[in-house]
Amino acid sequence: MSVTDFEQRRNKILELIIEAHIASASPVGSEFVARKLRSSLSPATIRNIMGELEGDGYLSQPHTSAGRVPTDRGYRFYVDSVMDVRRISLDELRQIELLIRPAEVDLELLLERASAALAALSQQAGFAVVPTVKQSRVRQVEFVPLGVRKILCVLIANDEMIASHVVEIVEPMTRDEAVALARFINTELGGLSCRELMESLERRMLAERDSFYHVVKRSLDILQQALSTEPEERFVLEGTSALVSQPEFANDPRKAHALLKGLDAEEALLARIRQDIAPDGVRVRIGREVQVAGLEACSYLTAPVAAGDAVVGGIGVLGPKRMDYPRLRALVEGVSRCVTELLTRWDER
Amino acid sequence: MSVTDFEQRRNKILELIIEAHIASASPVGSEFVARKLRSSLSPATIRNIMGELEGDGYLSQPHTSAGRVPTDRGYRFYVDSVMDVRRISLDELRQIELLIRPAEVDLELLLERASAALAALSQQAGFAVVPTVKQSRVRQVEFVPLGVRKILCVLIANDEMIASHVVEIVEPMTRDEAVALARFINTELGGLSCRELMESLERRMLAERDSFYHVVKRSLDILQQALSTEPEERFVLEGTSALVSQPEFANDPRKAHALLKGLDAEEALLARIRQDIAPDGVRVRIGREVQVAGLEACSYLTAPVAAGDAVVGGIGVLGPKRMDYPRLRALVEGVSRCVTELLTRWDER
DNA sequence: ATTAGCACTCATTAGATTAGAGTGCTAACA
DNA sequence: TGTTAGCACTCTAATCTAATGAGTGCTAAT
Repeated sequence: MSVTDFEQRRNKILELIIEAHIASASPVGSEFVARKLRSSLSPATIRNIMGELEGDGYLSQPHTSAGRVPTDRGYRFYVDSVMDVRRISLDELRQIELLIRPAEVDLELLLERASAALAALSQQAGFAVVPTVKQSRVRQVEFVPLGVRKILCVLIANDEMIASHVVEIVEPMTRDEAVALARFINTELGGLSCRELMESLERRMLAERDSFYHVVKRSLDILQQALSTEPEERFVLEGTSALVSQPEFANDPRKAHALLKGLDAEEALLARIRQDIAPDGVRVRIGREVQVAGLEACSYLTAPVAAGDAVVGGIGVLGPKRMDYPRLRALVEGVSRCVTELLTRWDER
Repeated sequence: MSVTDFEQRRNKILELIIEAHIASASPVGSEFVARKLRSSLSPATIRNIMGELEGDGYLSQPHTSAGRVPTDRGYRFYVDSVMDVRRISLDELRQIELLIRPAEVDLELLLERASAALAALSQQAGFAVVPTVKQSRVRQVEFVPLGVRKILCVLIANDEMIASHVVEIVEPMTRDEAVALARFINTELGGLSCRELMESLERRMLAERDSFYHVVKRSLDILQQALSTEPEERFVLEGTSALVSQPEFANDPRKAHALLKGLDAEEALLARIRQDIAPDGVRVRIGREVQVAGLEACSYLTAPVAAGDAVVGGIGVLGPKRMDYPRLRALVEGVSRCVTELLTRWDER
């Protein structure tokens, strides 16, 4: 037998063990693997191989007389090298479109629905990172006077992403002045993000003299106030109850409690997930890799959501380490593609 | 001893038992009550009274050799007739204002913060029922053209409640037309709620002839589209993890699971809570009174949130039946007053 | 009306026993 | 040299038993 033959056999056994553990939530023994292998190898041989796999850190034993359980490293190897990459079924894709489609008028709603769909189809938690105007290119700015000293500042990034905030102004402003001011800002936009726009205005303000200085300053003041309450991005997390109901948590109150604490601190999770949202497709974080206190027993998958070429946000699934990686990978990838397609098509109009 | 003396004694004992149970989460025995009563009565006498209380349905025994636990009826009697009504402490009030104040520019954000504050201070779940423009009086309508066939419809109920939706229109519209149309709708508003406005427009549409018919129809179409994706109201629920960590759930996976299922169906809970939001202050629903599947082991308190005289929404706390009613009653009442004051003051400007 | 005394109930806990799942090792075998 | 049957060993999980003790309800005395 050649070296690669041995390796293949090892991997096959690792795969079987991991998949059996994912299905059963309990340790897997040599006998079970032998049966699955249709007796091409005896339990004793399999025990030897399982011993090796444990030695190399892919498996571990909860206790002497138990079967084996995958380690984080085992899962990682499985995800990277062993499991087969599937595509989402057309049937599921259709279901997703049905859930998501009606919400395509509003990006936030769309991603909320997407995360709800992920939660529903995965029976675990679904999440989405939703961009806001604050970090996007603004296409149009409008001012609507509400009274003498109040105007509504409407920031339009694109048709699905709009923010409006009431701004109090010191000097009264007529309707015409408001229109003129908005027109000025609109000429300044030129494909800049909010942040860049503000910086550009600040520079101009320092450079300009006389009466025009006031126009720029006024614009800047209003924008600053309007954006002050707008968050950088929103994080949506749904279906956490399904997560807590998974056997690893339901059977162990302490683990459940740790999980809930971890989920409560959404910022920490968001910060971690943000690092994984990249144009290169689905990413997987397993167990300790998650690096969020309380979520050591969990894994998550993320995928980017793009409009055209620009990644604008992300979606994903959070579950126990013992999750169905092939299925969920396909699911997350499918939802990501589906949403991206919707956004891109919308963008092109 | 007169009849009322006996009654007072009974109530005192019921009070002691309920408060002890709230504090300890376990059944309360006669000995404990006797000690609390500073030996003015012997445990045997107390047992007799406890027997009466059980006979009348205020207490029950988990099993023969356990102490007593309050029934729903017991809690109800306690809440209605026994417990003393406190006021929130100035210290807590200050804390709440600190948490809520920065969000007063936006009603939704304000109530979100309020529910978060309730969750934090109660160590249980806090919730809020947030009104939207759809069920409110609209003060001003504005149309912002986004392109030839798209306009942004901005509905302003008041400075804290604004909704904007992109609407696709069949016939192109110039900027001037948009302004004129908005002006027309604004003259029609006159203190009507969205729903009433639509109905009034529909009536006018049927009555009008000729060119003006189109103006009305067009307005109606746009408003209908704009409002189609707007929900009637929003429901915010925070701090559910603290709720699941309460001993009654943490020690019993089945109960925890039922609770999580119940919380997942937010609509059912919202529908129930809506019935309790009335101008007459704090209301309490206990155990089975909640009438939401899965939440039989919970109670909630609600209080209205008003702007001036009009109730616009509500806030409250959801926890185990075994909750500190006097404290939470004061808390919910305090937050309700605090928010209502903010809104009213804002409204008066 | 109150209470001391007491028998009784029953959940909880600890300890002991057992069953069995799964292992690692050894020695035999292909 | 890789594979495998056999077997002793380990440790969990389940089941049982007994002891503990918290709390009750009843009775009879005050």
